[in-house]
Amino acid sequence: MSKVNKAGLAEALTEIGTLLELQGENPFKIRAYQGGARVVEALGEEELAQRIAAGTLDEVKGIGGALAQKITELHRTGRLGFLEQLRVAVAPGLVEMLAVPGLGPKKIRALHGALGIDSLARLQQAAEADTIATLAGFGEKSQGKILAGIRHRVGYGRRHRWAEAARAAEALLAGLRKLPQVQQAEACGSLRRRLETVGDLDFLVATEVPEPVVEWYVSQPSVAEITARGTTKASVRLEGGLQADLRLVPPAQFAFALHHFTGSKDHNIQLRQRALAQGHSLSEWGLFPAEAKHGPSGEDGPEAGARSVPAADETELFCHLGLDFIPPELREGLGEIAAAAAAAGTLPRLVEVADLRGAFHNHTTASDGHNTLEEMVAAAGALGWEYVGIADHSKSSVQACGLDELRLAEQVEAIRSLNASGRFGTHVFAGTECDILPDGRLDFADDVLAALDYVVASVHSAFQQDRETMTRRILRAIEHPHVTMLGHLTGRLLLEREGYAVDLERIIDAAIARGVVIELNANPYRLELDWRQWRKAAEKGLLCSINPDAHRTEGLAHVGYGVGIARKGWLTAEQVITTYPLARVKKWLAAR
DNA sequence: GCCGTTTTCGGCCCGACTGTTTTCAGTCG
Repeated sequence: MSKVNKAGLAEALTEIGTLLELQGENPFKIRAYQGGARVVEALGEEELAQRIAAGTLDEVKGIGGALAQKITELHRTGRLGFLEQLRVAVAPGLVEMLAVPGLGPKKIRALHGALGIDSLARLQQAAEADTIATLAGFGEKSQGKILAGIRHRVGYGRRHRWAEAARAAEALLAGLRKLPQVQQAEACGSLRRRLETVGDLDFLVATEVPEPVVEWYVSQPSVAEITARGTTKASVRLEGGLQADLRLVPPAQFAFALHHFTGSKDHNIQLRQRALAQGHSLSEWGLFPAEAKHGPSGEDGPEAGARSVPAADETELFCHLGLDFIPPELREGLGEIAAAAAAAGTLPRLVEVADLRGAFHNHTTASDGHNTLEEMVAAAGALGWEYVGIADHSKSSVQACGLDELRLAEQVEAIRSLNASGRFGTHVFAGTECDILPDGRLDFADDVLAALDYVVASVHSAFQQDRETMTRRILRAIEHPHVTMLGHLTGRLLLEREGYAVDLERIIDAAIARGVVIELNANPYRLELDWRQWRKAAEKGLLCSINPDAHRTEGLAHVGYGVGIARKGWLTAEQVITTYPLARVKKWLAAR
């Protein structure tokens, strides 16, 4: 049993990178640590442990001898001397100063060196006392920005759940598209990549006349503050703290800029390296012969006369580099470029909302839902679903008005007669979201569960159990003959609550062995199992059920959020049982 | 610190904006 898990190792490498930055170290060394952290995160917990044990960690691209040694030391002993020395050498207040917009490692070092500022509190005092403006390289404006940054840092630093960011983006994007000067407009960044949380919004516009577009953008009522404004870029802070950048490019550049600002950073770096290897330089400006970058003028950037290879859209851009189109959700620098190489041709056809035929795990007024059985079924029919599963809470979830055996039997009876009545074209499956009790037993006896079409087993209590106890608890539920799938596996609530400690790999392997499905809970607060787990798990044979965990009719459409995460997890329709037609799902359930 | 059909040294993705400078450094994405 290791002392520090994968997340802890990655965190330590990131911290080293940050501390080295504040020490003014070589930027490439810093990048090596940051890159190493991402590589560690992308490895499986099991593979990581095996490589550490076997001493083959340095065979992984991005991890060399120095990082391998440090990872190994931390993993084996729970401590890392190098990091501990760095923590002593760098005042802890400097790290939190990085969160102030406009302050980076260099300026923080200058403030520390010249004025002895080593905390946010001292920084604020110095700014209020007007001493920062006197420092070389600083002025009135930077001092004012620092003060504003400290005051707003709580709201500024926050990330936002994808669904909320998407709502904020929708209105601005629709407005941009209506402007007569705008030929194309898209939201890029982590929103387009469907990351579960979004730090800021990035809009891209194709236009020949940027000025009026910028003018419209910065004067929107939702804009609280304008932080930058030029002819190719404007940055604003929206009410609520979300930063929203707008970039404006000529139409011919749109595809390149769209790709660039969609990212991720890792993906872009890798794609540029591929371009360079093919003799091209790729940027948001276009794709140029590599030598055109430094012409006789000696100026950086593409020469005025240099012509980019044209690309009408991203598909053409990828094609120039010998690649199939890579969906934005996959652009995380986790092997998508190799898979898209024409020779490989191994990019999956990702699942789409239109593939979905139904969903399990939905609630009604019988437990803590807000709509009746009939209303939920009608809403499912309106979405075009062939079937919908009802899985209300079980009796131990008293706080959620869980059903006891009697009420469950009544609900099953109601569902059977609803199906028989032919009132709805949507078939209803009778299930339960059955509590996994603290000792791993289920909340209902076998004969009760046997009368249902399916069982979602979920943890709703004793979250504080240690990792081993929690893992055994869920493993015991998986062994239960009537369990069809596991609900919200770690119980996380995005930006609110970490998931409970659990050995995901053991659970995934056991689920595969027993033919138990794991839910992709599409509730915008949950979005788990996390997308980083799905690709490997599905390759090993795990099946997914995209479930909205709907508590009202509108909640059924949350499956769209789940599809975004499933796509990030490289899932195809075949790996998602809720894409199966009704007949196939019935057969599949009966065979279990 | 990492890496290698430009290989074991000398590179490392690339550009815009701001504020401060008077040609650029720092920050950000």
